[in-house]
Amino acid sequence: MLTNARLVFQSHDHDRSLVAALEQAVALCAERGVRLTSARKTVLKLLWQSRSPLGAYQLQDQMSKLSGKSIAPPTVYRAIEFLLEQGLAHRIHALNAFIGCPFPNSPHSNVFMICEQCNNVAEIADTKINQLLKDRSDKLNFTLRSQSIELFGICPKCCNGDKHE
Amino acid sequence: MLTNARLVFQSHDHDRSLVAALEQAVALCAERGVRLTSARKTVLKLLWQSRSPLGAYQLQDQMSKLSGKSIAPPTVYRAIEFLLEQGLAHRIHALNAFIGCPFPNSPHSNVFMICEQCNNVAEIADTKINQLLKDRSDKLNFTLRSQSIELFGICPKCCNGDKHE
DNA sequence: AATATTTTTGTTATATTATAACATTAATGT
DNA sequence: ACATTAATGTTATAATATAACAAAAATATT
Repeated sequence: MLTNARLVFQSHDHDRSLVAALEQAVALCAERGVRLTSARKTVLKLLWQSRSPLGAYQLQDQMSKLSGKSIAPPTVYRAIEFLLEQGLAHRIHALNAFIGCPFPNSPHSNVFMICEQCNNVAEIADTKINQLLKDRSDKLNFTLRSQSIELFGICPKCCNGDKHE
Repeated sequence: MLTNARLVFQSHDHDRSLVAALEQAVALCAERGVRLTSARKTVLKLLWQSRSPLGAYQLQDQMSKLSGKSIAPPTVYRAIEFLLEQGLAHRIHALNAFIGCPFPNSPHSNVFMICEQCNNVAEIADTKINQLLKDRSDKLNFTLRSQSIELFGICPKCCNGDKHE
């Protein structure tokens, strides 16, 4: 199981992950011959800086502040669209919000654990989950193409008050 | 595994399922001491009549036509809210749309198989999927409270052109 | 049955999320 | 340098969802 849960749900060196994520994104885009333009990079950076998913209009606000001029929604949505296409970000459907992908180059399953208290989101890439869902789909002759798995609950950090560990 | 997939992804006596579903809803609401009012019942009926999920404004249109007067969004959203609370309907987040629940009184997992071609949606209630997700959550000290699992693909009915079975 | 209370619905307005359409600018290829 | 493609800017608007308060209906209480 590949996950960033321990990272997300604990305090960690966020700036370092950010830098690493951006470097990886730059490399990936170069490899693929697609352009990680300034607007796209900014959105990715903002998504990474935030531990919790950001909505398009939150991104818009932050971009406007950063650039000093007002940014219109299409600009934001286009950047998001690009990042989603490249697997650099994910959409959390239940929140209408977006988050940077922690492992953009490994094939994975879009399983998200969303803390209802702090709104932090961790991602899991788990072969077993994928297999099971594939198995169930096969059994019903359903040709699985993509999936969105969103788990809601309380993360270990927010549980600390109740639990001893 | 409990599912309505074979039903949904095949032609079947839809009116009969509808009647049965409504009877069950009436019984459940009576049991729980909550009121399945006319507006709520209409929305449930419309959701059941449609094999594919309906958006709030589609429901609004149909309700307006049925009643002969114009229905405002809050009326629709309130009815939906009630049905969701009672587990009589589900929200498909990826589509911003709603669908009647085929087994409202059994505890289940909100796993949906959504055909990208005909838009029909089947639901699966599968212990193994639940257990696996619970297991993964436990392993990461994430207290799972609810989940939304949306699988996209092509249903057996729409595959018929390609496949022989 | 009459009144009070709670629940539901109606109504208006508006917030939030997302996209269409077309003009402009920037990057890339020839 | 020019043509072509890709990306961004700009304006308007579509689609989804909720807030706030008034009216009506259902239920409980006397």
